[in-house]
Formats: sequence, structure tokens, C-alpha cells
Amino acid sequence: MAEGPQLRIGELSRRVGVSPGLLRAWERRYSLLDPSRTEGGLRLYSAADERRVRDMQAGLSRGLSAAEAARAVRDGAIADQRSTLGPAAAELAATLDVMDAEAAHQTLDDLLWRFTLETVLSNVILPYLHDLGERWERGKASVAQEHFASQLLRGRLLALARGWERGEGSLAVLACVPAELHDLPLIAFGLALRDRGWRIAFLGADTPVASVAETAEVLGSSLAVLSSVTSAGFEAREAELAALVRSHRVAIAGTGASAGLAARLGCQLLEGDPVAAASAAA
Amino acid sequence: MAEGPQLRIGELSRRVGVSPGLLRAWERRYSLLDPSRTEGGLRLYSAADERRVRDMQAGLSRGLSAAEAARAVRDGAIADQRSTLGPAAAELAATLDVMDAEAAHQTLDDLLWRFTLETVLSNVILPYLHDLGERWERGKASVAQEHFASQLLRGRLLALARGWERGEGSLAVLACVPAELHDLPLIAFGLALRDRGWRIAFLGADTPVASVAETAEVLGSSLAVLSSVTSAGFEAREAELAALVRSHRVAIAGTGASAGLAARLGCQLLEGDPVAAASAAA
Amino acid sequence: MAEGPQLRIGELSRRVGVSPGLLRAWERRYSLLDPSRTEGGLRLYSAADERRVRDMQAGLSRGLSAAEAARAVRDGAIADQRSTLGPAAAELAATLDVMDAEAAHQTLDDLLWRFTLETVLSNVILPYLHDLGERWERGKASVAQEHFASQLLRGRLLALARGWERGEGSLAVLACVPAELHDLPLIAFGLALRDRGWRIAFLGADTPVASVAETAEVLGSSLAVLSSVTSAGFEAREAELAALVRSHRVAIAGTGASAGLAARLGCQLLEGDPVAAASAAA
DNA sequence: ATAGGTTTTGTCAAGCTTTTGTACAT
DNA sequence: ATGTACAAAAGCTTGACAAAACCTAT
Repeated sequence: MAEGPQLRIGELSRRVGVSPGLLRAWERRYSLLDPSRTEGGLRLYSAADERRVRDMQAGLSRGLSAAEAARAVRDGAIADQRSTLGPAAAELAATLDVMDAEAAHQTLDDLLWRFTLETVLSNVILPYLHDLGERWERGKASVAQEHFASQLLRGRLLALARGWERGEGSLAVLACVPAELHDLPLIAFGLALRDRGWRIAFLGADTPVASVAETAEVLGSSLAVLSSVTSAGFEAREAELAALVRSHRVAIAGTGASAGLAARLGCQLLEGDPVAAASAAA
Repeated sequence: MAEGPQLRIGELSRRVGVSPGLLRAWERRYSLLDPSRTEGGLRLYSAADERRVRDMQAGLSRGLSAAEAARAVRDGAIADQRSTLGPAAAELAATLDVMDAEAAHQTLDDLLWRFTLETVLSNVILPYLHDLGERWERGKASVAQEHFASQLLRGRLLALARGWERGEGSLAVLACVPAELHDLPLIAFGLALRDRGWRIAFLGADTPVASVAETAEVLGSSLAVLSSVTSAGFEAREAELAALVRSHRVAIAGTGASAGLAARLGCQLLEGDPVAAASAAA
Repeated sequence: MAEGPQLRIGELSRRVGVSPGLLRAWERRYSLLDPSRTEGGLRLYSAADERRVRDMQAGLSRGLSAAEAARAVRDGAIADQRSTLGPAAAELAATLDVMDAEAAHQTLDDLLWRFTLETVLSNVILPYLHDLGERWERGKASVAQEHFASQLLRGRLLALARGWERGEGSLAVLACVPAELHDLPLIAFGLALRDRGWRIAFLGADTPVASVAETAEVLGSSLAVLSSVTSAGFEAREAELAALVRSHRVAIAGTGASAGLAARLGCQLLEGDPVAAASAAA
């Protein structure tokens, strides 16, 4: 057993951002930690202890109560999760490919129960969509499969989106440019942005730029995000977009968005997957 | 039985968007949930409980009373449904192909009873029509089969359309361009639009553009939707359509509609299946 | 017996478009429905109840009195009908193919008793004629069969046509162009038009355009309909037809009629099957 | 169709308890 | 470092209320 350096409570507290008092409380109340002691009785924490504290924090941030989070850490449930994500992604792909709705929903239920929405989006759903799109282009996935999977995932994500237009935060207007039909990544982006406290006005696929402008105007949006898979989707409306940029904060996203275009329009470029993009936008 | 971490009522409430008070009421009045408790008596919910709440919501949104929705969830009736849609679509195709009206109607009865109209349109009827059209082109379906299936489905959809011209909302005039006879997708579009609160004036197959203009004028329509399977269907009347666009809000739809044409005419393009198109139009 | 979820009266009313008051009246007066009740006495309807209401509506729309329609629904007469149309079409085809006049008449009697003329035309007779024509072209039907079937059906339809030249409405002159012998679809068209309140002057097969002109003139027709299976049938008389168009409202129909020709002549094009065409013409 | 009473169902309040982070005394 | 105290946040139960939806009867 390799014994790394041991930390005293003050140092551990600084590293994980949890007050010493709270660390002691977690130890006493939930037996979360069991540090060794110096001769004089000072606590000495190991790397494993730090891991446990971080897992505890992960549990709390997913909404578990302190008692439940500690129980999960003790049971190893949270550590398990890190190894669960990969297999679960494969399972989701398998169920969707054979169009087994029941099994797919169950897998999603399980994933969303164990992980935060953003984790599931980033690590499972968005990669799957990406993969499906590629297979579709190469003729390895049928139209029916593609339709089935998007319908099912759209249903789930929109169910999670309920009420995202209400609340307190600043408002983002989300839309696909005219002729663009891939709204799933945009929904994912909206969900990630909502998690960061924004309100979302979702205009969806194939939205005229004028509608975006009007919505942004009427609702007083802080940000308008336009998405397109093709650069042509933006270029066909470049004049309208430029006009929109003059009156509102605008960002472009999707594989059709490029730094050059963003520079020409004078708007923000959102890169990377939707969750990362939401992080950047917020 | 892997017991994941359990949630307290507040977090579950946040996840599903149902107030804690209502969750308790559903438990008390309908035994929808039976959460375990902490030593101190606080409720602790499992993943299965979240599933039940979401199923309850699904039931409510389909118009069930709270008591009935809860009963359906307890009986597992709603969870079953997710696996019902695929087989039902296959069954409908089978019954229509052998021209068994009674069985086809029964399948439709069952589907429409269990699901919303839009779900059935999107996932069963429209895909079937698409498939039938393809088979017909390849000579794999007979005229009689095609005729039988369209007549039966038209009958059902028009029965559901009854009274769609009456009501409160803004009015949409729907028509197929001259020589266009495929009115079923347009009916589906009308039904989806009605569900979104619109009133529908349905002019049907093979309608002169002048009739559309006159109807739009007389009834004061907010939107005129023209549908054609061939681009020639629109192009043959491009001048008339352009005139119509000058005086009314117009959208074109169907496989004959293209972004280029919509741009030339200065009207909206409705893409995707009729239900998606209705969403965009509304 | 799988008991699906039950609906309360409001939701059933929304689904079928019948007011709650009327649903209660049908229950009270005709025992159309027998819903179960909640403990508190609210009605709960099943899928079968919805079916009964829709069948009731079908009965009413075919002109039955409410009492009669309800009785028909209770007897299962209307549900039966749905299963009758497909088999009956097959039976008619079989009897005509083996030239069994007696059986063919019986099948037609039965069909015309149960359904409206237009339903029988659209769903049975016209598809049969279409199918017969195709088989004849492929050499799968003999001249004798073709002759027998047309003679028998012509007899029946003309019997139904008795008196269609008398009455109140505006007058339509119907004729096949010279050399055109297929008058059955035109008769069907006339019957459908008569059902819409028109009077019919039927000149039949192989009619000189001059005769059409004269009849239209003498009787004061509101519409002249010329039919041809081949485009050559129209083109051979294009000059005469153009002259006719100058003095009367004219429409062309049949597979020989095209949008281009109609445009050149400046007349109306009637597309689709005869019943649909009559709908368009009226 | 209206009138007058009942059921259903989401919401709320009052008063009390549990949970949990922090603080204080030893 | 330990043990105890405390207070804010979140929950619990009971009971009640009001709007919407339904009922019957006229």
C-alpha cells in the first residue's frame, strides 16, 4: 500500500474548499472520513480521503442531501459512476439502433438519475448524435433509424426543457437558420444554458432571421444564438444577420459557423460541443 | 437490486417540475408514490419514483384526469406504451396492405386512444404514407392498395378535422396547387396546426391559386399554405403565387417546395414532415 | 380484457367534437353509451365508447336520424360496414370476372343499400374499372370479360341516373370526344355531380363537338364536360374545342386531359377520379 | 341551454420537526 | 480537537380553499 504524503485538516480544507469544521462534521455525522492521527491527535488525511471529499461534493452538486451523498460515497456508488458512463453510452447506441424505445428510455432514465444532465449530454447523447450523423452520411444508418432516434431524444430533451422560458435570469433566444433542421444540438445547448441560470426562448428549426430579431426585440433578449450545420446556411442570410448584430448581442454556432464569418459579422463564435458552448456563452 | 442514491422531495420536484405539495398530494390521494423515509421521516425517492412521476405527467398531458393517470401508472399501462408505437405502426401497414378495413380501423382506434393525434401522425401515419408512395413508385404496391389506404386514412383524418374551421384562433387557408392531388399530408398539417390553436380553411386537392387568394381575402386569413409534390406544380403558377405573396402571408410546403423557390417568391418555406411544419408555421 | 385508461366527459368531448351536453343526451335518450362512474359519480368513458360516438357521427352524416343512427350503432351495423367495403370490392371483382350477372347484381344491391352511391363509386366501382383496364392492357383480362363488366355496370349506373336531366339546378352537358368509347367514368362523374344538385344532359360516347355545342346552346348549360382517355382525342378537335370554350364554360377530363392542354384551350381541367372531379367542378 | 349543487384537484397556511452548515466554549 | 449549541433551509402533517369540471333536473 503506497502511503503518499498526509495532509492536515487546514491544507485539505484549502484544497477542496470545504471548511475544517464541515470536514469534521462529515466525519462525525456520516463517517465519511476516517483519518489517521498524529501522536498529538491531529487528523492526517490521505489522497483517498481527498477523493472521498470530492465525490461527496459531486453528490451534493447533483442535489443529494448530505446524508445521501455520504452514503453514496461510502457505498462506492459515485466512484463506480466514472466507469459506468462508457458502457452506458454503448448501451444507448445499441437500443436506439434496433429501435427499442422501451430499453432506450430505461437507459436514459438510469443515466439521468445517476449523472447530471450536462454529463449525459456531453458524454453520451451528443457523441451518439454525432456518430449517427456520420453513419447516416456513409449510408450505414437508415432513415428510419435516424428518425426514430431523433424523435425519441427530442422528446426526452424537450420534456427536460419544460419551463425553461420562465424564471429570473437573462434571456437567450435560440434558433436554427432558415432551412436548417437539426435542432437537437441547439436544444442541448439551451438546456446547458438554462442550467447556468438563463431563461430560454426556443424558436427551433428553420427560423427566419426576422423572427429571431422580433423575438429578441419583444422579449428583450440578452443573447441570440443562431445555429447552422452548413456555412451556406449563414451565408445565405448574411445581410440579415449583420443587421441583427447591429441591434443585439448575437452568437453563431454549429459546424457551419467559422471564425471568419463571425469576424465579418462582428458577432461571437461558439465553438465545441453545445455544453462547452453554453459555458462560453454564459 | 442496485439501489441508487435517493433524492429528497425538493430535488425531485426540481427535476420533474412538479411542486413538492403536489407530489405529496399525488402520494396521499392516489398512492402514486411510496418513498422510503429517513429516520426523521423525510421522504426519499428512487429512480423508479421519478419515472412514475414522468409517466403521470404524460398521462395528464394526454387529457387523463389525475386519478385516471395515476391508475394507469400504477397498472404499468403508460410504461407499456413506449414499446407499443413501433409494433402498432407495423400492424397498421399490414392491415392496410391487405385492405382489411375493420382491422385497420381498430388499430387506429387503439393508437388514437393511447397517443395524441400528433404522435400518431408523426410516427405512424405519415411514415406509412411515405413508405406506400415509395412502394407504389417501384411497382410494389397496387393502385387498389394505394387507393384503399388513402381513402381510409382520409376518412379518419377528415373525421378528426370536423369543426376545424370554427373557433377563435387566427385562420390558415390550406390548398394543394392545381393538378396536385395528394391532400393527405396537407390534412395532417391542418390537424397539427389546429392543435396549436389555429382555425383551418381547407380547400383540398387541385385548387386554383385564384381560389386561395379569394378565400384568404374573404375570410381574412393570417397564413396561406400551398402544397405540391413536384416543383413543377409551383413553377407553373409562379406568377400567380408571387401576386398572392404580395397581399398575404404565404408558405409553401411539400417535396416540391425548395428554399430557392421560397426566396424567389418571397414567402416562407415549410420543411420536414407536416407536424414539424405546423410547429414552424405556428 | 385489457382496460385502458378512461376519459372524463370533457376530454372525450374534445376528442370527438361532441358537446358534453349532447353526449349525455345520447346516453339518456338512446342508451348509446353506458360509461362507468367514479365514486363521486363522474362518467368515465372507454375506448369502445369513443368508437360508438364516432360511429354515431358517421350515421348522422349519412343522413340517419339520431334515433336511427344510435340504433345502428347499438346493433353493430355501422362497425360492420367498415369491414364490408374491402371484401365487397373483392367479391364484385370475382363475380364480374366469372361473368356471374346474378351474383354481381346482388353484390351491388347490397353495397348500394349500405353505402352512399359516391362511396360505392369511389371505393368499389371505379377502382374495379381501373384495375380491369390495366389487366386488359396486360392481356390478363379477355375482351369478353371487359365487355360483360362494362355492360352490366353501365346498366346499373344508368338506372341510377334516371331523371338526372330533370330538376332545378344548373345544367352540365357531358360527352366523350369523337372516337372515345369509355363512357362509364363520365356516367360516374354525372351521378356525383347530380348528387351535388346539378341537372345532367348526357350525350355519351363518341360525340361530335358540334353536338355538344348545340346541346349547350339549346338547353342553356352552365358547364360542358368533355372526356377522353387519350390526349389525341382532344388534340384532333382542338380548333372546335377552342371555339366551344369561347361561348361556354368548358372542362376537360379523363386521362387524356392535361394542364397544358387546358391552358391552351383556356378551359378548366378536372383531375382525379370522377367523384373528386365532380367535387371540383361543383 | 340554464340553474344550482357536487366532485376533483392544485395550492396554501399553520405549527412543528429534521437536516446541516457554522460557531462557540472547553 | 472535541462536544455542544444554534439557526436557516427544507420537510412533515393536517386541514382547508377555490377554480374548473361535472352532475341532475328543469
